[in-house]
Amino acid sequence: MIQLIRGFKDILPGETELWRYIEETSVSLFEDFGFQEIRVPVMERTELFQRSIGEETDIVEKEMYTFPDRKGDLITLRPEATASVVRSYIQHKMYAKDPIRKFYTIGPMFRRERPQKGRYRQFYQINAEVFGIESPLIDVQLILMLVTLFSKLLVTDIEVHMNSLGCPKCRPKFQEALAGLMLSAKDKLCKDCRRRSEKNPLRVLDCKVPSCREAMAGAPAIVDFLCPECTRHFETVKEMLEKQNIPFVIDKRMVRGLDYYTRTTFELQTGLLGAQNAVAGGGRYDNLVEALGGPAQPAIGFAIGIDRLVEIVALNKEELVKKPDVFIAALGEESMNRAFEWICGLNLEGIRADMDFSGKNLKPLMKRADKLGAEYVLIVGERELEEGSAILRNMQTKDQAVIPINSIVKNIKEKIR
RNA sequence: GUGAGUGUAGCUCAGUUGGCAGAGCACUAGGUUGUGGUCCUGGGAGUCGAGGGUUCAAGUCCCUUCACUCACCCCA
Repeated sequence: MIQLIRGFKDILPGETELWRYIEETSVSLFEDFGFQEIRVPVMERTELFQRSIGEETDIVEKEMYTFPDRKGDLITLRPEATASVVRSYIQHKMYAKDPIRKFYTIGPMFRRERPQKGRYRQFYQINAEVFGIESPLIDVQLILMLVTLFSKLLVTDIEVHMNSLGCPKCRPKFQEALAGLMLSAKDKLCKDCRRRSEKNPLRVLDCKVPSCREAMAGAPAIVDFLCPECTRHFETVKEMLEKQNIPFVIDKRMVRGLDYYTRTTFELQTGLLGAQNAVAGGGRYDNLVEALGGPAQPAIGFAIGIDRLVEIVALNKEELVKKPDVFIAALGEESMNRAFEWICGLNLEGIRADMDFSGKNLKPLMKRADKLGAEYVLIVGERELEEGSAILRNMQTKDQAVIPINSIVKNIKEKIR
């Protein structure tokens, strides 16, 4: 038997209903907030991700599906969506007509990690990205949109974590202070952190090895090194979040795994998913558009992990599988032929009608109707055909009514709606 | 990449010191010849993850390998 690739999965009937419910709820909310859909490819030139996410990140270093195509060009299955959206914004010179753009996009991402609860090699994200707005108010609006979505989906066990990573102006001073501390505590750091301390010092703050946490316990927080502009930006974000009654916690240690983030970063965390507690995350990336060859335009965005969100929503969501309105239990060949015409007519009228095609007796037909969860069963056999009537049974109340066979589609439609 | 646990029927799982491959649910047929959910009786269903080894004999012991799960790591 050929099995699917490790870390990949089929999303089966019975599950897809919930996926679509979440996607449709998101899309409709995002459009209320003025976002438009954009669709970008699942593959890009490898260079795009190296330059945006950062060479020293785990994603680029060891998680990307990168391979040469038949001509030898290095291409990568996207590990995230933002880089492509930015590329598209630049490539189509969207900033020329209107630099202010709000996009959302839904699709699969690929990272070759060891699979775990809430972590797959192909996973799905809903992204929202805003270009051209520097105001902290847009940060707040984005978080408000995210929190609203979660509350619409009845997800309550969620915490908003906030941090600010500053800008190229304030970051050097912070890194200097950090470097001093790391130098003096060098022998306490794990080997990963020793490497990180040189290449990507911010990541050391995020290490979970106890000895590193201890060594870095007195580490300066980047929020204490912010330049006046970044401070004002972050203060406004916090004030406005409070005004909007959005509870949040400041997480000075939160460093995102992608290098392009600046200023505001945030993460939605839950305790319901085991070790993978981040259901959504995002932040500003004010320098990325320019870094990828576009004009200097500020930007901010977030990504929601749909797989993880599905798991949480499934915990308290009732069945979404659609059940037949009516099941026709037809006995004998002639009845089945008539029944077939009827279900086709009913389907065209928007009624969920079904039947059995194998010529079973009434009892197994009733069993099948019950299994499908049909609200009504229409019983028709030779006897009924002769009398020009059929029996419509309400499966819950067990009431049975005799209805005439001519214009039965119309009759059923009236009865059950 | 590292560690731990688990692979037996469609599903959930038993399987003793190595000795005929099992149960419940589901499916199916009947009890009730035209009425579902409960009950009773029968039936079908398996490469015991795969490959190799030890043995008269392996689901059981040994080796290899694959997959799944969880954790580390990282992130959504």
